[in-house]
Amino acid sequence: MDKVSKHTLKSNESYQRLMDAAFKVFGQYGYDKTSIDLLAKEAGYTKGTFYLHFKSKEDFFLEFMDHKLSVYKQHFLPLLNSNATFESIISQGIKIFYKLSNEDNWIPLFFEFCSIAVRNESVKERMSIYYQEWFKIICMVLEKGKQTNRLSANLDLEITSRKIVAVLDGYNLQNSFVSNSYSLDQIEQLIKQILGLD
Amino acid sequence: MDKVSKHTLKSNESYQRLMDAAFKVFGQYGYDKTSIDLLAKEAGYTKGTFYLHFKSKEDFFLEFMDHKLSVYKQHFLPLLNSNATFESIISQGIKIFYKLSNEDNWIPLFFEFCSIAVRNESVKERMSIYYQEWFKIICMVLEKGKQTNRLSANLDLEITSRKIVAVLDGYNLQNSFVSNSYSLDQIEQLIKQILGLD
Amino acid sequence: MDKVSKHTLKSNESYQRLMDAAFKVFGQYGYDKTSIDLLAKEAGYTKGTFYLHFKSKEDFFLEFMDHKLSVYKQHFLPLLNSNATFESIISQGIKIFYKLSNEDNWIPLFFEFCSIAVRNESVKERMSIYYQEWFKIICMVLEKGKQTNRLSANLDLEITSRKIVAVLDGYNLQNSFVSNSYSLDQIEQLIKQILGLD
Amino acid sequence: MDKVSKHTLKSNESYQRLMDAAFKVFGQYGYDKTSIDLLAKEAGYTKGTFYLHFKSKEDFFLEFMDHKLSVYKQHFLPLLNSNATFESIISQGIKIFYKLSNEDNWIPLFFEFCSIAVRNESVKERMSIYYQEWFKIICMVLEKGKQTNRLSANLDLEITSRKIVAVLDGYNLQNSFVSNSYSLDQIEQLIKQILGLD
DNA sequence: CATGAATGAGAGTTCATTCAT
DNA sequence: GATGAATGAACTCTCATTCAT
Repeated sequence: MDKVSKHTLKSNESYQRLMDAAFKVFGQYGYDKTSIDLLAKEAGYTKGTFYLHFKSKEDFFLEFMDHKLSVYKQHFLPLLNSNATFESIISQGIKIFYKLSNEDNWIPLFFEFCSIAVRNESVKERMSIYYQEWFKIICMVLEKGKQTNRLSANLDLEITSRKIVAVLDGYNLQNSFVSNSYSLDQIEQLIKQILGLD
Repeated sequence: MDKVSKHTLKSNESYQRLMDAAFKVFGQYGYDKTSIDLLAKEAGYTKGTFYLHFKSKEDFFLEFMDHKLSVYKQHFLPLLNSNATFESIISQGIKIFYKLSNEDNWIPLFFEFCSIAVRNESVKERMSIYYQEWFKIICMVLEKGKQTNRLSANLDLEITSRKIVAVLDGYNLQNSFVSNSYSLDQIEQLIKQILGLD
Repeated sequence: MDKVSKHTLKSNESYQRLMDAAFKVFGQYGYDKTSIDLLAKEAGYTKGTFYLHFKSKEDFFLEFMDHKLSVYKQHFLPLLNSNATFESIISQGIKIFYKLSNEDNWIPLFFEFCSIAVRNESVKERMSIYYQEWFKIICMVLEKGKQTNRLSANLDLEITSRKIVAVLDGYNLQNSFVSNSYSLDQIEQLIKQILGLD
Repeated sequence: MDKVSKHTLKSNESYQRLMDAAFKVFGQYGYDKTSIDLLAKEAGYTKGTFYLHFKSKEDFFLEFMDHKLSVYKQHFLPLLNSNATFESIISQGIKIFYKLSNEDNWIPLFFEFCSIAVRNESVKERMSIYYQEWFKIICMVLEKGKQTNRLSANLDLEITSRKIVAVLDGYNLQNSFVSNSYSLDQIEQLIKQILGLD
């Protein structure tokens, strides 16, 4: 049983504590400037323990990234089974996105993911898969809109979902550098315009 | 050709070649993974030459970033004096953006800027200034649209410019990971929708 | 033998070996010309081990200097409890000083301490403290001379101790450059003259 | 005509300016921590000029040391032809010594000389010669004391001169670290005691 | 005479990784 | 499972020295 498979269970405490520590330190200092020493100490262990569980720093980062993006995605799954009106589901989704985005360390971490993904083919693929899943969830939500006649039957959901993601990502990026760049309302207004709900 | 100018010429050349090399190596490997050794070698010099011109790696990066963002911005300035129709100015702008974005190394470099800016207050400020200038240029273009009655007089140009930037950045980000994520036409269509030109 | 003690033993050994190596290499090459690489190699380790124990070269030097001066001082402490005659205690003290001074590397090392102390306020303070302790020990010895009526009750011990230290340091310095500059007898004679024992 | 011989004349301005700068920067930062860049700049030149005149940093330092020690010595030569009383010549000499010792940078520089001399045979020889000259001057002064019956005819002048130098050097060293360690009066008193003038 | 662009060896320091305990 | 001593490669940065101008 190799190291990696041990963690496919994702059950033991050290795994969780290292993941939590990673969120903090990778977010705060970035991948390169975070030493294993610091990461382990933050988790309450020492360097040695880290290598007991993970093959290398890179290996760990990839696993951490998968974990993080997967957890991120899960926050939106309840929307798929919601009984609320279409408009309120949309609002709800934007609110969740807004809240997650403003969580400490998330945006810096996301840039870190981007920075690394853009230079590493295999990481890029993971990001691509993540985006595809993202589009899919939005498509499923939008489908509800069509079914309830809130959206035009002609709307290309695939394209529309990509537009929505672009807008959300774009606002997020902008907000990282320009303070008070946007409000929840503005995002909501723009997305509704895109959906033809205005 | 006197002594001074020969020395100055040489100095200017090494400065410029280091800047050019930076675009390549920072884009390719990222800030942390790029060593001064590599950067200098890429420019055809040795480490020592680098430190003849710049105080430190960080110092250099900031200067390089300023330089790069300033050059980037300049590509859009001709739009301000264009005599073309409003719609074609918009198309033209998007085309320029699209072309620059697809230049090798630009997107990775931009993520690098983001990654560093988000953790460094002084870099963040530079990014903020850059974004402000960006908004301003777009506002000036949109103003033309108002003057020629192509845009509604009620349109809040400040907010609209931010929306446009968000959309462009967002599509750029998406396109870095999802291949064939969008076409020029799609961006143009979305921006025209935002402007109420559809 | 439990885990902790084995680790601790190893750690103590490398610490001690680095200190010992420092006596040799700092004495031989001086502070600036001694590289951490050389120091570590002399101790039988590599650079990394050095940084396991010490924060920086400067930090290490200060710790080493404290250590060395403290050990130096300890050689004289037995004099304080000696039952020998006052004159023989004085002779004994000078002999110890002479022996320590002729130990390989000590004088060069002492100049190194001086060189650095004179330019660094915090090192200077340590040197000052060291001299004060030095004066004190001599005062305590001289006090015995007063109690046994070998020294005049009028003698200012504080000032006299400083004179003795000056003479010893001065001869040491001279002896570093002028071969056969002085003999033990000459120092002893001068100090006895200062004490009014002649 | 080689580089060195140019300067045997010791006439040109650059020579003097570099010597003056050296006194300041070597005194302030020490040999190793003083860069040629800084030295030249302090003298009002650039690196290149330095190498126009001197073969290497070490070469320059030795020449500077010779120069400095020679100038130092010259301050005492007037004593040899003085018509004052023996006691006042002694006082005068100590005063000159005291004044020179308290000149900014001199003591640190002297330690630098010691530090380097003790590790370099040829520099050591220069120091030895300097000390010999030093002893000689003092001997010549003391001879006057004998001729005027102020000193015992039995006094071994050679040994006495060495004692005096030891006392002066020793007090100087002490004074570098222990503030208010000694006064002119104390030195004078001790030296007079050594001479049997008390 | 004087400059300063360029070099390259070498410095102090960090850190991912290994492994005996 | 957990530790921490040890390594060595790689990094940023400095500086004595050279030489074309």
